[in-house]
Amino acid sequence: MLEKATTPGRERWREIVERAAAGYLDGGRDPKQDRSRRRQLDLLEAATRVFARDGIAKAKMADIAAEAGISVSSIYDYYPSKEDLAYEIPIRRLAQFYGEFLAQGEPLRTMRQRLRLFLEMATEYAARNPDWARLLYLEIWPSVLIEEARVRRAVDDFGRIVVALVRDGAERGEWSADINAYQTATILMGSITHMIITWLLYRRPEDLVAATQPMVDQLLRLVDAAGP
Amino acid sequence: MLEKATTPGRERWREIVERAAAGYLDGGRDPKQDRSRRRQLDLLEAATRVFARDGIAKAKMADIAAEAGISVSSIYDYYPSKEDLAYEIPIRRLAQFYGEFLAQGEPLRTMRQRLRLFLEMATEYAARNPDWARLLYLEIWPSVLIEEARVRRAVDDFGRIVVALVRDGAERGEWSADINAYQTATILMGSITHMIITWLLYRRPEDLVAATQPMVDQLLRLVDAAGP
Amino acid sequence: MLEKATTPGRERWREIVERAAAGYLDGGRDPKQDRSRRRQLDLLEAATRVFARDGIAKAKMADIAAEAGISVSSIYDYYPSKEDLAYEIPIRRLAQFYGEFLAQGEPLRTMRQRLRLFLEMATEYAARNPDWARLLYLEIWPSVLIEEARVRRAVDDFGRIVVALVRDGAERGEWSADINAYQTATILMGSITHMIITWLLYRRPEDLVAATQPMVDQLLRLVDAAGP
Amino acid sequence: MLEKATTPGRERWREIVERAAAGYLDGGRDPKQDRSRRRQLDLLEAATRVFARDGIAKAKMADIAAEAGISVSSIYDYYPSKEDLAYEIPIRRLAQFYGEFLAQGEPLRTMRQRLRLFLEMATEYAARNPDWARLLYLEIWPSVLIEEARVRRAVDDFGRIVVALVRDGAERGEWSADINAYQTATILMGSITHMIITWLLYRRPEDLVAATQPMVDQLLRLVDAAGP
DNA sequence: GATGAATGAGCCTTCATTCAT
DNA sequence: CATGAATGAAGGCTCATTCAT
Repeated sequence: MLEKATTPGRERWREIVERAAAGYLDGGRDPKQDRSRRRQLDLLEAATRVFARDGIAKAKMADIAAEAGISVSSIYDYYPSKEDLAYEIPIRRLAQFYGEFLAQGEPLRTMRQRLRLFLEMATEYAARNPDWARLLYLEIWPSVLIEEARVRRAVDDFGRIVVALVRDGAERGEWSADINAYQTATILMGSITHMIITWLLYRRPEDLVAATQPMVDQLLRLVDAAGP
Repeated sequence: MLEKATTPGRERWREIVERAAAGYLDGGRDPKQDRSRRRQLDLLEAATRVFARDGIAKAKMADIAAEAGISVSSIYDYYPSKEDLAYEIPIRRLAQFYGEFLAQGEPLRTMRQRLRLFLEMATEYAARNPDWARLLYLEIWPSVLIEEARVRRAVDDFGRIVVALVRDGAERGEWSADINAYQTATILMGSITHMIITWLLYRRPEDLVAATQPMVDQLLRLVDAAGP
Repeated sequence: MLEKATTPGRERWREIVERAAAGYLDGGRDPKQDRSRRRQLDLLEAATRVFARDGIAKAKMADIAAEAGISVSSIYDYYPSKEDLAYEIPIRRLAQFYGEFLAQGEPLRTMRQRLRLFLEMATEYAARNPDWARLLYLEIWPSVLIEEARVRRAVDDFGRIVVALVRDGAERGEWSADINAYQTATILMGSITHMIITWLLYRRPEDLVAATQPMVDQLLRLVDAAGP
Repeated sequence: MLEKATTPGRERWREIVERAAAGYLDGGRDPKQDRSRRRQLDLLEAATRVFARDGIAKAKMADIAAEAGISVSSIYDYYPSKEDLAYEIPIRRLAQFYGEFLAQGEPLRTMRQRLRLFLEMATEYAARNPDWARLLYLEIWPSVLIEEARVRRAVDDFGRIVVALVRDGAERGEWSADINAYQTATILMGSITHMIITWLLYRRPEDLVAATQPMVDQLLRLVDAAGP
C-alpha cells in the first residue's frame, strides 16, 4: 500500500484540479485586442455585481451595461445572450480558483494540508469576492435550470476535488482507509458552503475567515476519527 | 444540574418550535368553504410543482393555473400576486414540518434523539416531497430577494431550532458544555442541506433517506466528541 | 302681440319641458316590489358617488356594489351592464329636474322669470347634489362616447329649454324680437355651466348659489339689451 | 398713460402669459436627434387623435402605436406611461397657444382688443385642431382625475389670463373699475367654451369661427356695460 | 468596433360578466 | 332573489435582442 501511495495514478486530486484549472486557458491573447480584453473584464465584473444583486433571472441587460459603462448592444459583441454572459463568469472564476489552489496546494506535503487549504481558500475567496460568491452560492449552485455543460462541470469539480482529496489521503494512509469519502466530502463541503451562505445572507459570523478556521479544525478531527 | 435538566428555561427548543409550528394556525376553517379550501390546496400544490420546475422568477401564472386546472384569474381570488402565492408555500409547509417535529420530538428523552429526529425528518420530508424540497432548498433558501418577513422567519427557524437543540443538550449534560453551538449547528445543517441539495440536483445518492442515517451517525459522534 | 302671448302654440318651453319631464314616468310601481325599488335607488345613489369619484370609465362594479352594500351580481339583476347603469342616472335625474322646473315655472308670469328660475335651479341642484353634478357636468355632458339616445336627448333638452325660453320671451315681447336666441342661449348656459364646473373642480366660488345670482342678473341684462 | 399705463406692474396679463408660454421651452434641440424629434411629434399627434376619439381612459397604447406607425414599445422610449403621454399633449399645446397669443397680442393697443383676440384665437385654434380641442375640452378640462401639477396649471392659466385681461382693462380705464372681473371672466370663458364644446359634439354651428364673432361682440358689449 | 434606436414576444394583472346554488 | 365563485378577454408594460449607421 505504501508503494502505491507514491504511484502517480493515486494523485487523483492533481488530475482533476489540473483539468479544472485548464478550463480558462481557451485562447492566447491577441495583443491588439488588449483594450477589448479590458472592456470584457470590466463587463464581467459589472455583470457579476448586477447578477449578485438582482439574481440572474431578474437582472437586466440594461443595468449591466450601465454598470459596465458601455452600451447594451456592445454586450452582444462579446456574448450572444444573457445566459452566455452569466455562464462565462463561473467558468472563468472557478478555473481561476482551481488554478490558485493548484499552485498553492502542490508544494504541500499531506492531503490533510491540502484539504485544509482548499476549504479555507473557499471561504477566503468568498470573503474577498462577495459579489461573485453570491452569484456562485446563491444563484448558480442551486440553479436547476443551468444545463450548460461547462458550468455544470466547473461547479461539480468543486465536490469532486474534495472527494479526491479525501480518497487520496486515505490511500496515503493519512486516515482510515475505510473512510466513506463521499459522505465525508458532503460534510466538509456542506459545512463550508453553509457557513458561507449564512454569511452572504446575514453577514454572520462577522468575520467569515476567522470563524472558518476552528470549524475546519473540528471537521478535520472528524476526518481523522473517521470510520466507515 | 440534573434537576435543572427539567427546568422549563432550558427547553429552548420547545419554545422555538412551538412558535414556529403555530405559524399556520391563522384561522379556523369555515365549513361552508371546504370546496374553496380544497381548491386552494390544489393550487398550492400545483404552484409548488411549477415553481420547483421553472424557478419562481421564471414560472408563469398561466402554467400554474393550467397545472391546477383552474383559470389564471381565479388564482387572484386567493392570492394578490405571484409573489404572495410563492411565499404562502414555505410559510405553510415549514409550519407543518415544525408541527410534525414537535409532535414526534416531544415524547423523546434526550436532545440527542431529538437532534437525530430533526435531521432525519428533514431528509425524509425532502425525499417525500421533492418538489417542495426543490422550492425550499434551491429557490427560497438561497434567495437574497425574499424580504417578506414571515418567509424569512420561517426559514431562519430551521437553523434556530438546531442551535437550540445543541444548546439544550449541552445544558442537560448530554455533551460538553463547551461545545460551540453555532459552529456545530452549521456543520449539522450544512451537511444535511448539502446532501439534500445534491440529491435534488443529481439524484445522488439514489436513496437519500438511507444515505442520511450513517451521516447523521457520524455527525452525532462529532457532537459527542465536541470540545470548544 | 299680447293676445298671441297667451296662445298655447307659443309656449314652446312648456311643450319641451313636459316631454322632458315625462321621461321618467316609465312605469307604475308594483307595491310588492317596494323593497326592491328601495334597493335600486340605493344602488343608483351609490353608483352616482362612485362614478363621480372615479369617472365612468374607471369606476369598478365591485366598488359600486360595495358602496351600495350589495353584491356585484345583484347589480346585474337591475341593469344589464355598467353602461346601462351609468345611463339610467342622468335619465332619471334630468327628468326629475325638468319636472321640478315645470312645477315651479308654470305659475310664473314672465319668461324672464322662468329663465332666471331655470338658471338658478341648475346651480342650486348642483350645489345640493355635487356627486350627481360631477357626473353630469364632468362625465356625461362632455362624453363623446355616449350614444345612447335617451341620454343624449335628456342632456340636449337642457339647451333646448333655454333656447325655447329665449324665443318665447322674444315672441312675448319681453325683449327684442331680433335677439339671436341660439347665441344668447349659448352665453347663458355656458356661463352657468362654467361656473358650476369651476365650483366642482376647485370649490370656487365657495358659495355657488350666492355667486350665481349676480351673474344671472348680469346675464339677464344682456338679454334685455340684446340686439341681433 | 400714460406712461403709467405701460408700467409693468399693471400688465398682469403679460406676466401670466409669458410664464405660461415659457412652459414648453424646456430644452434646446439636439440637432443629432432631429429624426427622433420628428418621431416624437408624430407620436403626439397620433396620440391626440386616438385620445380624442376614444377618451384617455379607454384609449389603447396599441391603437396609438398603430396610428403613429411605430411599435408599442417604442412609445415607452419617449414616455414612461400612458398617462405621461396624455399629459404631455396639453402641456405642449397650451404653451404653444399662449405663445402665439403673446406674439399677436403684444402689438395691440387695448385690452379690449386683446380680449377679443384671445377669445377668437381660442375658437380658431379649436376649429383648426379639432382633435386637440376634443382632448382639451372634453377630456382634460373636465377631468377630476388629473392631478399632474403641470397640466393643472396649464389649464388654469386659461382662466387666469382672461381674468387678468379684464382687470388690466379696468385699471386702464377701458371699462368700469367696478367690474367684477371674476364673474365677467366666467361669462366670457363659459360662453366661448360652451360654443366650442357644442361644435365638437354636434358640429353646430357649422362654421364655428364665423359664429364666434357676433357672440364676442355681444360679450364685449357686456364688458363695456359692466357695473359691479 | 460601438451604439442608438426600434421592436416583438410575452407576462402579470384587472375586471365586467356569467351562472350554479 | 341573492350571491359567491369563476373566468375570458384584454391591456399596459417590460426587456432581451437586432440592426443600420
